Amino acid sequence: MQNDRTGESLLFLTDEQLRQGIEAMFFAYRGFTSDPDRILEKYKYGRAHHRAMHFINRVPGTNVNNLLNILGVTKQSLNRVLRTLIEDNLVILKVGSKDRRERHLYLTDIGKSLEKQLSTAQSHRMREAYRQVGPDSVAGFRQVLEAMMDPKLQITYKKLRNS
Amino acid sequence: MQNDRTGESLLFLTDEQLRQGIEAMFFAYRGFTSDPDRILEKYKYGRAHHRAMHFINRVPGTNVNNLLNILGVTKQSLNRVLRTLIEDNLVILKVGSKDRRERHLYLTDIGKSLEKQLSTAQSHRMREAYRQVGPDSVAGFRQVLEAMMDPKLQITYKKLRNS
DNA sequence: TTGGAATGTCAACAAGACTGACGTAAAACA
DNA sequence: TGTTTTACGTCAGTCTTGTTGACATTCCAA
Repeated sequence: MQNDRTGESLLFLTDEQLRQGIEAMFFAYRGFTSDPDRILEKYKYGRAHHRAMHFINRVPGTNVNNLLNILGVTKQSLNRVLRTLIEDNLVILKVGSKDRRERHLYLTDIGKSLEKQLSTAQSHRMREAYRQVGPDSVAGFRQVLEAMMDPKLQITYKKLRNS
Repeated sequence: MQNDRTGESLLFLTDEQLRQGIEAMFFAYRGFTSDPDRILEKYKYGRAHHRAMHFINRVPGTNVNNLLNILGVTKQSLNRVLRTLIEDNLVILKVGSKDRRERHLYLTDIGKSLEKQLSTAQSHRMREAYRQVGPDSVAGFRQVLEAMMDPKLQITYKKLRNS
Protein backbone atom coordinates (compact mmCIF):
# COMPACT_ATOMS: atom_id res chain seq x y z
CA MET A 1 0.00 0.00 0.00
CA GLN A 2 2.81 2.36 0.84
CA ASN A 3 4.97 1.54 -2.15
CA ASP A 4 4.36 2.25 -5.80
CA ARG A 5 3.20 5.76 -5.02
CA THR A 6 4.98 7.24 -7.95
CA GLY A 7 3.61 10.01 -10.11
CA GLU A 8 3.01 7.36 -12.73
CA SER A 9 0.77 5.33 -10.48
CA LEU A 10 -1.74 8.15 -10.53
CA LEU A 11 -2.51 7.27 -14.08
CA PHE A 12 -4.00 4.11 -12.70
CA LEU A 13 -6.26 5.82 -10.21
CA THR A 14 -9.38 3.76 -10.51
CA ASP A 15 -12.92 5.07 -10.65
CA GLU A 16 -13.36 3.15 -7.42
CA GLN A 17 -10.65 5.16 -5.68
CA LEU A 18 -12.06 8.43 -6.93
CA ARG A 19 -15.51 7.43 -5.82
CA GLN A 20 -14.18 6.70 -2.37
CA GLY A 21 -12.72 10.17 -2.27
CA ILE A 22 -16.10 11.60 -3.22
CA GLU A 23 -17.85 9.64 -0.52
CA ALA A 24 -15.21 10.60 2.03
CA MET A 25 -15.86 14.27 1.28
CA PHE A 26 -19.58 13.75 1.65
CA PHE A 27 -19.44 11.94 4.97
CA ALA A 28 -16.65 14.08 6.39
CA TYR A 29 -18.49 17.29 5.60
CA ARG A 30 -21.42 16.02 7.60
CA GLY A 31 -19.14 15.50 10.58
CA PHE A 32 -17.47 18.82 9.96
CA THR A 33 -20.73 20.77 10.31
CA SER A 34 -22.47 18.65 12.93
CA ASP A 35 -20.95 20.10 16.10
CA PRO A 36 -21.58 23.77 15.24
CA ASP A 37 -25.05 22.83 13.99
CA ARG A 38 -25.95 21.44 17.40
CA ILE A 39 -24.88 24.64 19.12
CA LEU A 40 -26.58 26.88 16.56
CA GLU A 41 -29.85 25.07 17.07
CA LYS A 42 -29.96 26.23 20.68
CA TYR A 43 -29.70 29.83 19.55
CA LYS A 44 -32.11 29.41 16.64
CA TYR A 45 -29.43 30.22 14.11
CA GLY A 46 -28.32 28.26 11.08
CA ARG A 47 -25.19 27.48 9.16
CA ALA A 48 -25.53 30.70 7.22
CA HIS A 49 -25.20 32.68 10.44
CA HIS A 50 -22.18 30.66 11.41
CA ARG A 51 -20.44 31.30 8.11
CA ALA A 52 -21.11 35.02 8.30
CA MET A 53 -19.81 35.22 11.84
CA HIS A 54 -16.78 33.13 11.00
CA PHE A 55 -15.62 35.43 8.24
CA ILE A 56 -16.56 38.67 9.99
CA ASN A 57 -14.38 37.45 12.82
CA ARG A 58 -11.68 36.51 10.35
CA VAL A 59 -11.74 39.85 8.52
CA PRO A 60 -12.96 42.40 11.04
CA GLY A 61 -14.22 45.53 9.35
CA THR A 62 -14.89 43.79 6.05
CA ASN A 63 -17.45 45.49 3.86
CA VAL A 64 -20.53 43.69 2.65
CA ASN A 65 -19.32 43.17 -0.90
CA ASN A 66 -16.17 41.45 0.22
CA LEU A 67 -18.11 39.15 2.51
CA LEU A 68 -20.46 38.40 -0.36
CA ASN A 69 -17.55 37.30 -2.51
CA ILE A 70 -16.18 35.07 0.20
CA LEU A 71 -19.48 33.42 0.97
CA GLY A 72 -20.68 33.11 -2.61
CA VAL A 73 -24.31 34.01 -1.95
CA THR A 74 -26.56 36.84 -3.07
CA LYS A 75 -26.82 40.04 -1.12
CA GLN A 76 -30.47 39.31 -0.38
CA SER A 77 -29.54 36.02 1.19
CA LEU A 78 -26.71 37.50 3.23
CA ASN A 79 -28.83 40.48 4.20
CA ARG A 80 -31.44 38.33 5.84
CA VAL A 81 -28.78 36.70 7.98
CA LEU A 82 -26.98 39.94 8.80
CA ARG A 83 -30.21 41.62 9.81
CA THR A 84 -30.91 39.06 12.51
CA LEU A 85 -27.32 39.13 13.72
CA ILE A 86 -27.46 42.92 14.01
CA GLU A 87 -30.86 42.83 15.69
CA ASP A 88 -29.51 40.35 18.21
CA ASN A 89 -26.46 42.53 18.79
CA LEU A 90 -23.95 39.95 17.59
CA VAL A 91 -22.74 42.12 14.73
CA ILE A 92 -22.44 45.88 14.33
CA LEU A 93 -22.27 47.97 11.18
CA LYS A 94 -20.02 50.96 10.95
CA VAL A 95 -20.34 53.42 8.07
CA GLY A 96 -17.06 53.73 6.23
CA SER A 97 -15.08 56.88 7.07
CA LYS A 98 -13.30 57.06 3.74
CA ASP A 99 -16.15 55.80 1.57
CA ARG A 100 -19.40 56.36 3.37
CA ARG A 101 -21.34 54.05 1.06
CA GLU A 102 -19.55 51.11 2.59
CA ARG A 103 -20.68 49.37 5.76
CA HIS A 104 -17.96 47.74 7.79
CA LEU A 105 -18.88 44.68 9.78
CA TYR A 106 -17.64 43.77 13.23
CA LEU A 107 -18.56 41.18 15.81
CA THR A 108 -19.69 42.53 19.16
CA ASP A 109 -18.39 40.93 22.33
CA ILE A 110 -21.47 38.72 22.37
CA GLY A 111 -20.86 37.84 18.73
CA LYS A 112 -17.23 37.06 19.45
CA SER A 113 -18.23 34.80 22.28
CA LEU A 114 -20.65 32.77 20.15
CA GLU A 115 -18.19 32.59 17.29
CA LYS A 116 -15.58 31.32 19.72
CA GLN A 117 -17.96 28.64 20.94
CA LEU A 118 -18.65 27.49 17.39
CA SER A 119 -15.08 27.52 16.18
CA THR A 120 -13.92 25.73 19.30
CA ALA A 121 -16.38 22.92 18.65
CA GLN A 122 -15.40 22.69 15.00
CA SER A 123 -11.69 22.94 15.70
CA HIS A 124 -11.92 20.27 18.33
CA ARG A 125 -13.02 17.69 15.80
CA MET A 126 -10.35 18.77 13.36
CA ARG A 127 -7.66 18.74 16.01
CA GLU A 128 -8.70 15.26 17.03
CA ALA A 129 -8.60 14.05 13.41
CA TYR A 130 -5.18 15.64 12.96
CA ARG A 131 -3.95 13.96 16.10
CA GLN A 132 -5.13 10.56 14.90
CA VAL A 133 -3.45 10.68 11.52
CA GLY A 134 -0.28 12.65 12.12
CA PRO A 135 1.22 15.79 10.61
CA ASP A 136 2.16 14.45 7.19
CA SER A 137 -1.39 13.44 6.45
CA VAL A 138 -2.58 16.84 7.58
CA ALA A 139 -0.33 18.54 5.07
CA GLY A 140 -1.69 16.30 2.33
CA PHE A 141 -5.23 16.95 3.41
CA ARG A 142 -4.79 20.69 3.10
CA GLN A 143 -3.04 20.41 -0.25
CA VAL A 144 -5.75 18.32 -1.84
CA LEU A 145 -8.48 20.61 -0.54
CA GLU A 146 -6.69 23.62 -1.93
CA ALA A 147 -6.30 21.94 -5.30
CA MET A 148 -10.02 21.17 -5.38
CA MET A 149 -11.10 24.79 -4.99
CA ASP A 150 -12.20 26.92 -7.90
CA PRO A 151 -9.30 29.19 -8.90
CA LYS A 152 -11.06 32.32 -7.65
CA LEU A 153 -11.78 30.78 -4.27
CA GLN A 154 -8.25 29.50 -4.10
CA ILE A 155 -7.08 33.08 -4.33
CA THR A 156 -9.61 34.16 -1.71
CA TYR A 157 -8.42 31.36 0.53
CA LYS A 158 -4.79 32.32 0.16
CA LYS A 159 -5.53 35.97 0.84
CA LEU A 160 -7.29 35.04 4.07
CA ARG A 161 -4.36 32.87 5.00
CA ASN A 162 -1.96 35.76 4.68
CA SER A 163 -4.06 38.36 6.41
CA MET B 1 8.05 23.89 6.91
CA GLN B 2 8.82 20.30 6.02
CA ASN B 3 10.76 19.52 9.18
CA ASP B 4 9.52 19.36 12.77
CA ARG B 5 6.50 17.36 11.74
CA THR B 6 6.75 15.07 14.70
CA GLY B 7 3.79 13.84 16.70
CA GLU B 8 4.83 16.29 19.38
CA SER B 9 4.50 19.26 17.09
CA LEU B 10 0.78 18.63 16.86
CA LEU B 11 0.46 19.82 20.41
CA PHE B 12 1.38 23.21 19.07
CA LEU B 13 -1.26 23.29 16.38
CA THR B 14 -2.37 26.87 16.50
CA ASP B 15 -5.93 28.10 16.31
CA GLU B 16 -4.81 29.76 13.10
CA GLN B 17 -3.85 26.45 11.53
CA LEU B 18 -7.09 24.84 12.56
CA ARG B 19 -9.04 27.77 11.21
CA GLN B 20 -7.26 27.40 7.89
CA GLY B 21 -8.32 23.78 7.81
CA ILE B 22 -11.90 24.83 8.44
CA GLU B 23 -11.81 27.37 5.65
CA ALA B 24 -10.17 24.90 3.31
CA MET B 25 -13.04 22.49 3.91
CA PHE B 26 -15.57 25.22 3.25
CA PHE B 27 -14.04 26.44 0.00
CA ALA B 28 -13.14 22.98 -1.25
CA TYR B 29 -16.65 21.66 -0.70
CA ARG B 30 -17.94 24.45 -2.90
CA GLY B 31 -15.62 23.32 -5.66
CA PHE B 32 -16.49 19.71 -5.00
CA THR B 33 -20.19 20.26 -5.67
CA SER B 34 -19.99 22.93 -8.35
CA ASP B 35 -19.48 20.74 -11.43
CA PRO B 36 -22.35 18.33 -10.73
CA ASP B 37 -24.53 21.30 -9.75
CA ARG B 38 -24.07 22.84 -13.17
CA ILE B 39 -25.14 19.63 -14.88
CA LEU B 40 -28.06 19.06 -12.54
CA GLU B 41 -29.38 22.52 -13.28
CA LYS B 42 -29.93 21.57 -16.89
CA TYR B 43 -32.09 18.65 -15.86
CA LYS B 44 -33.92 20.61 -13.14
CA TYR B 45 -32.57 18.36 -10.41
CA GLY B 46 -30.74 19.27 -7.23
CA ARG B 47 -27.98 17.93 -5.07
CA ALA B 48 -30.43 15.68 -3.25
CA HIS B 49 -31.17 13.88 -6.49
CA HIS B 50 -27.47 13.50 -7.17
CA ARG B 51 -26.79 12.01 -3.75
CA ALA B 52 -29.65 9.54 -4.08
CA MET B 53 -28.50 8.45 -7.54
CA HIS B 54 -24.91 8.17 -6.39
CA PHE B 55 -25.68 5.74 -3.60
CA ILE B 56 -28.31 3.77 -5.52
CA ASN B 57 -25.63 3.26 -8.14
CA ARG B 58 -23.16 2.36 -5.44
CA VAL B 59 -25.45 -0.14 -3.71
CA PRO B 60 -27.81 -1.42 -6.38
CA GLY B 61 -30.90 -2.98 -4.86
CA THR B 62 -30.56 -1.11 -1.57
CA ASN B 63 -33.77 -0.72 0.37
CA VAL B 64 -35.09 2.67 1.35
CA ASN B 65 -34.11 2.44 4.99
CA ASN B 66 -30.52 1.69 4.19
CA LEU B 67 -30.38 4.63 1.81
CA LEU B 68 -31.95 6.79 4.51
CA ASN B 69 -29.18 5.88 6.91
CA ILE B 70 -26.49 6.66 4.36
CA LEU B 71 -27.97 9.99 3.37
CA GLY B 72 -28.98 11.11 6.84
CA VAL B 73 -32.31 12.68 5.89
CA THR B 74 -35.92 11.90 6.72
CA LYS B 75 -37.94 9.46 4.66
CA GLN B 76 -40.28 12.26 3.65
CA SER B 77 -37.40 14.24 2.27
CA LEU B 78 -35.94 11.30 0.42
CA ASN B 79 -39.35 10.24 -0.80
CA ARG B 80 -39.94 13.49 -2.60
CA VAL B 81 -36.67 13.09 -4.44
CA LEU B 82 -37.23 9.42 -5.22
CA ARG B 83 -40.70 10.13 -6.54
CA THR B 84 -39.43 12.49 -9.19
CA LEU B 85 -36.60 10.14 -10.11
CA ILE B 86 -39.06 7.29 -10.51
CA GLU B 87 -41.51 9.46 -12.46
CA ASP B 88 -38.70 10.44 -14.80
CA ASN B 89 -37.68 6.81 -15.20
CA LEU B 90 -34.21 7.25 -13.73
CA VAL B 91 -34.88 4.90 -10.83
CA ILE B 92 -37.05 1.83 -10.51
CA LEU B 93 -38.49 0.22 -7.42
CA LYS B 94 -38.67 -3.51 -7.06
CA VAL B 95 -40.72 -5.05 -4.30
CA GLY B 96 -38.58 -7.38 -2.22
CA SER B 97 -39.08 -11.04 -3.01
CA LYS B 98 -38.06 -12.24 0.41
CA ASP B 99 -39.56 -9.37 2.40
CA ARG B 100 -42.23 -7.76 0.33
CA ARG B 101 -42.43 -4.70 2.53
CA GLU B 102 -39.08 -3.63 1.29
CA ARG B 103 -38.60 -1.70 -1.90
CA HIS B 104 -35.31 -2.24 -3.66
CA LEU B 105 -33.90 0.62 -5.64
CA TYR B 106 -32.12 0.43 -8.97
CA LEU B 107 -30.98 2.93 -11.56
CA THR B 108 -32.44 2.50 -15.02
CA ASP B 109 -30.19 2.85 -18.02
CA ILE B 110 -31.15 6.50 -18.24
CA GLY B 111 -30.39 6.88 -14.54
CA LYS B 112 -27.06 5.20 -14.95
CA SER B 113 -26.17 7.48 -17.78
CA LEU B 114 -26.94 10.65 -15.81
CA GLU B 115 -25.15 9.30 -12.75
CA LYS B 116 -22.14 8.58 -14.92
CA GLN B 117 -22.19 12.11 -16.25
CA LEU B 118 -22.29 13.54 -12.75
CA SER B 119 -19.65 11.30 -11.25
CA THR B 120 -17.38 11.86 -14.21
CA ALA B 121 -17.53 15.60 -13.68
CA GLN B 122 -16.92 15.27 -9.98
CA SER B 123 -14.17 12.71 -10.39
CA HIS B 124 -12.46 14.85 -12.93
CA ARG B 125 -11.87 17.62 -10.43
CA MET B 126 -10.68 15.16 -7.83
CA ARG B 127 -8.37 13.42 -10.24
CA GLU B 128 -6.91 16.75 -11.24
CA ALA B 129 -6.37 17.72 -7.61
CA TYR B 130 -4.74 14.35 -6.91
CA ARG B 131 -2.49 14.80 -9.90
CA GLN B 132 -1.36 18.21 -8.69
CA VAL B 133 -0.40 17.16 -5.22
CA GLY B 134 0.86 13.61 -5.62
CA PRO B 135 -0.08 10.27 -4.09
CA ASP B 136 1.22 10.80 -0.55
CA SER B 137 -0.95 13.85 -0.07
CA VAL B 138 -3.92 11.93 -1.39
CA ALA B 139 -3.46 9.25 1.24
CA GLY B 140 -3.31 11.93 3.94
CA PHE B 141 -6.38 13.63 2.55
CA ARG B 142 -8.42 10.46 2.78
CA GLN B 143 -7.16 9.66 6.27
CA VAL B 144 -8.06 13.05 7.70
CA LEU B 145 -11.50 12.95 6.12
CA GLU B 146 -12.14 9.53 7.56
CA ALA B 147 -11.06 10.68 11.01
CA MET B 148 -13.43 13.63 10.80
CA MET B 149 -16.53 11.49 10.23
CA ASP B 150 -18.95 10.62 12.98
CA PRO B 151 -18.24 7.05 14.14
CA LYS B 152 -21.47 5.72 12.67
CA LEU B 153 -20.77 7.28 9.29
CA GLN B 154 -17.23 6.03 9.44
CA ILE B 155 -18.62 2.51 9.67
CA THR B 156 -21.04 3.22 6.82
CA TYR B 157 -18.17 4.57 4.76
CA LYS B 158 -16.01 1.53 5.40
CA LYS B 159 -18.85 -0.83 4.55
CA LEU B 160 -19.34 0.91 1.23
CA ARG B 161 -15.64 0.68 0.59
CA ASN B 162 -15.64 -3.05 1.03
CA SER B 163 -18.77 -3.79 -0.93
C1' DT C 1 -53.86 -13.25 15.23
C1' DT C 2 -51.94 -9.37 16.64
C1' DG C 3 -48.00 -6.20 17.34
C1' DG C 4 -44.51 -3.93 15.31
C1' DA C 5 -41.59 -2.90 11.35
C1' DA C 6 -41.03 -1.04 6.70
C1' DT C 7 -42.89 1.91 3.72
C1' DG C 8 -45.66 5.51 1.63
C1' DT C 9 -48.26 9.76 1.73
C1' DC C 10 -50.58 14.09 3.11
C1' DA C 11 -50.06 18.55 5.19
C1' DA C 12 -47.70 22.28 7.10
C1' DC C 13 -43.70 24.66 7.87
C1' DA C 14 -38.80 26.73 7.91
C1' DA C 15 -34.12 27.77 6.37
C1' DG C 16 -31.67 29.34 2.98
C1' DA C 17 -30.79 29.83 -1.52
C1' DC C 18 -32.40 32.29 -5.94
C1' DT C 19 -34.25 36.25 -9.42
C1' DG C 20 -36.04 40.70 -10.42
C1' DA C 21 -37.16 45.30 -9.41
C1' DC C 22 -36.59 49.41 -7.07
C1' DG C 23 -34.64 53.08 -3.85
C1' DT C 24 -31.07 55.83 -1.68
C1' DA C 25 -26.83 57.68 -0.76
C1' DA C 26 -22.32 58.69 -2.03
C1' DA C 27 -18.40 58.49 -4.86
C1' DA C 28 -16.36 58.88 -9.37
C1' DC C 29 -16.20 60.72 -13.63
C1' DA C 30 -16.77 63.56 -17.75
C1' DT D 1 -21.72 70.71 -12.25
C1' DG D 2 -24.39 67.13 -13.80
C1' DT D 3 -24.45 62.23 -14.83
C1' DT D 4 -23.22 57.68 -14.08
C1' DT D 5 -21.68 54.06 -11.30
C1' DT D 6 -21.13 51.76 -6.97
C1' DA D 7 -22.55 49.99 -2.45
C1' DC D 8 -26.03 48.67 0.03
C1' DG D 9 -30.72 47.73 1.50
C1' DT D 10 -35.35 46.04 0.74
C1' DC D 11 -39.74 44.14 -1.10
C1' DA D 12 -41.83 40.34 -3.35
C1' DG D 13 -42.01 35.90 -5.10
C1' DT D 14 -40.07 31.25 -6.04
C1' DC D 15 -37.46 26.88 -5.38
C1' DT D 16 -35.02 23.11 -3.07
C1' DT D 17 -34.36 20.63 0.67
C1' DG D 18 -34.82 19.85 4.98
C1' DT D 19 -38.13 19.28 9.21
C1' DT D 20 -42.41 17.34 12.29
C1' DG D 21 -46.72 15.08 12.86
C1' DA D 22 -50.38 12.15 11.59
C1' DC D 23 -52.13 8.33 9.40
C1' DA D 24 -52.64 4.20 6.08
C1' DT D 25 -50.95 -0.04 4.19
C1' DT D 26 -48.56 -4.19 4.02
C1' DC D 27 -46.90 -8.13 5.99
C1' DC D 28 -43.26 -10.64 8.88
C1' DA D 29 -42.79 -12.86 13.13
C1' DA D 30 -43.89 -14.14 17.71
